[in-house]
Amino acid sequence: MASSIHDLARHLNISIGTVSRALNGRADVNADTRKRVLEAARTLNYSPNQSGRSLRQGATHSIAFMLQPHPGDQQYGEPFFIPFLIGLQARLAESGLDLIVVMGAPGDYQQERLRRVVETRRADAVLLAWTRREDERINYLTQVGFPFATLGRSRSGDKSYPSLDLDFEKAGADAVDRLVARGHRRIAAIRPSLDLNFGYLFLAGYRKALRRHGIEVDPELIASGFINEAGGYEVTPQVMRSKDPPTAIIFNNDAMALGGCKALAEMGIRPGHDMAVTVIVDTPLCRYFSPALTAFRPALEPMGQRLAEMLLASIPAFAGPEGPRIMREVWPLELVARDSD
Amino acid sequence: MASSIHDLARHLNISIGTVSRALNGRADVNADTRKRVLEAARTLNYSPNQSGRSLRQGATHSIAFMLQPHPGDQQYGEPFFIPFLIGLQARLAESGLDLIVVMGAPGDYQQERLRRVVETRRADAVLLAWTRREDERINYLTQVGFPFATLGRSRSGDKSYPSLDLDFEKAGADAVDRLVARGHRRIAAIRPSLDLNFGYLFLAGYRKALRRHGIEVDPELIASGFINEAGGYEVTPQVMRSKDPPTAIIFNNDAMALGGCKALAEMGIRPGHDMAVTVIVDTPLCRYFSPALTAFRPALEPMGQRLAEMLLASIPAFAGPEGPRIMREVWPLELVARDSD
DNA sequence: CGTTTTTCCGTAAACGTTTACGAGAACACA
DNA sequence: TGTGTTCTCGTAAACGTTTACGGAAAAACG
Repeated sequence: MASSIHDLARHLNISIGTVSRALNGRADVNADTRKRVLEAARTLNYSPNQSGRSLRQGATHSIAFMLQPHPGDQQYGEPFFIPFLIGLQARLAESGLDLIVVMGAPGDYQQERLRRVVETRRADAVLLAWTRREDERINYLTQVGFPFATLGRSRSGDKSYPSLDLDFEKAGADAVDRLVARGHRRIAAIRPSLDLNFGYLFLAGYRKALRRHGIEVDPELIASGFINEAGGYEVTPQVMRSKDPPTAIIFNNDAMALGGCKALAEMGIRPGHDMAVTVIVDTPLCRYFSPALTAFRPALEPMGQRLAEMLLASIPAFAGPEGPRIMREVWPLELVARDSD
Repeated sequence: MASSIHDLARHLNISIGTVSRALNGRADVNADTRKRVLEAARTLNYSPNQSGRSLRQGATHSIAFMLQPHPGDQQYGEPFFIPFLIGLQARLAESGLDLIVVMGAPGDYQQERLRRVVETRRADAVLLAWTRREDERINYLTQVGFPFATLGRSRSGDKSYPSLDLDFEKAGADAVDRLVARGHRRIAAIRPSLDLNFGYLFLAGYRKALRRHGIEVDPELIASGFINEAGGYEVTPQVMRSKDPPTAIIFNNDAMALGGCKALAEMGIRPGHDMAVTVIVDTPLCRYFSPALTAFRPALEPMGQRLAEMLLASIPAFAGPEGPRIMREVWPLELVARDSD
């Protein structure tokens, strides 16, 4: 059905070697022959078989993004990634790479899936998200020497692989600064219970800023729960039971914030009136919720493009001859003031 | 680095043919040898090279999902697909297939991308979404004989390929029925301006139900705009300028509904009080908007699984020996009554 | 014990590329 | 004319599988 390089060769009465060289722009082929080959390729509707070239070159021309839904998080966590994926894919396409999205069942932490991708050499590199403080996936990949990059960083701060992260620490501090400036002193923080690193970073910034303002960090105002709506709903009442309840809450996640607001509503507490609410990572849900939630917004699409570049540079077959590779970048989160604080 | 079938053969002192047969569960291999091979594969950490087997078998063991963002729709259209993708991927993984998500830039209708996937044989089949009434992609794929399935259907009602769609016609009618039962007679309909087929189906159901209730279809109450928030915002005032303005609006899309509600708010019209608002396809945004929007909800994850099955059956290399293949399914949308009507 | 069947395995080709190697022809230069 | 260089191309191996084919050994059967 589909035409191969042999068809081209037969049609032009030349050898397949020459055809391949002509197609790949090598120097040792006559300008006229090249023209004829290119033309024949067009008329015969030829495109190279990926499996063939992958096998020969040992490169699949694709990268795998491990998308890992959290339990009960089928609707909320992933939209975050869409603009990111758009940027990522755009940059990869420029270099002729495809994006394979490997998506597991929610709650499946897919160490196994990752192994499969690596061992069957389905992709030339993988991209990890939801990085944890101690991330077994990172250990595995470094150990077997498979190229990868991460969206987020692990605890170690290892610079042996490219990573791009958001400055959750600064966002946490900025959120506190803003609330303090607006007169709040009792500020709660609610973050995911998993050892997702952004939760730690956020909390570190929160603590630091509080101390800077001479406000003591009250453990009763810090709570963690599942990183979904149910988690926020369940854990928000905890901080409200403090002897001296908060007048402001910073949520580390939009879904948790929505659950938290539901819990507040049931207590007759109105965000934006009786309680200041801030969310660290903005999503469309923050914008459309009522009241619209003040949140910190990442530049997702540019991040996707940037990480694609960093990833490309880490694959031997595609790495350009550039100088030192940038291994870590931390991007800012921009405050979007709305009605909830 | 990675171990090949040759390594196994050498290690066990048998031929690669036997190793392959043992691994693939063929009958003509001694039970004992098979055990040894399997064990060696485990200890040597062997997994088959995908490029190799793809090349030999002429099957890539992956399917491509063409995700096609609409202009200005980077945040709203795609989350719709996430639960669908989870279901799709789960079923594909069962059969050992990977999911390749091919995502273009917003507004890029990617006929070209599709050709590339097909011609380089990157996938064994493709899955199309956002089907249009006259869909060039469908024509192309049928013409070249490449296996595919669609989420949605085109005008022709062609049964030569598997398709799974939602019953937008019934949902449109149900929405009208409900509004009429609640006393409305002036009901507007707002749908996308593109020739996306679900827009037509919705409108057909809307019209049919209106006539059934003896209500004349007023063209002034029907408008179409870009399938995003801006489109809804722009086009909603049109129907409000009618001599006899509507008391209810049915939006074909969540993003358009959100834009429409914004426009209504600026006119001092409150959904749920001064205007009944219904949305055909429910998303988390409908739920969290204030007032929460009454909407029709699809069973996305099961749909993903089902379409994976239909797709698998259409690939020669994976089709089981089952009987007649189901080529078209239309699934219901379930009403979720909330506060906006 | 001879013949047929079954069981098991090795051999080698094939999938579609890319590329190292070498060779013939043309050309330049003395 | 002889030697060296440059252009251009064909040959063949290699990537890692799967599988058709055939053959040797073992088993079954008379």
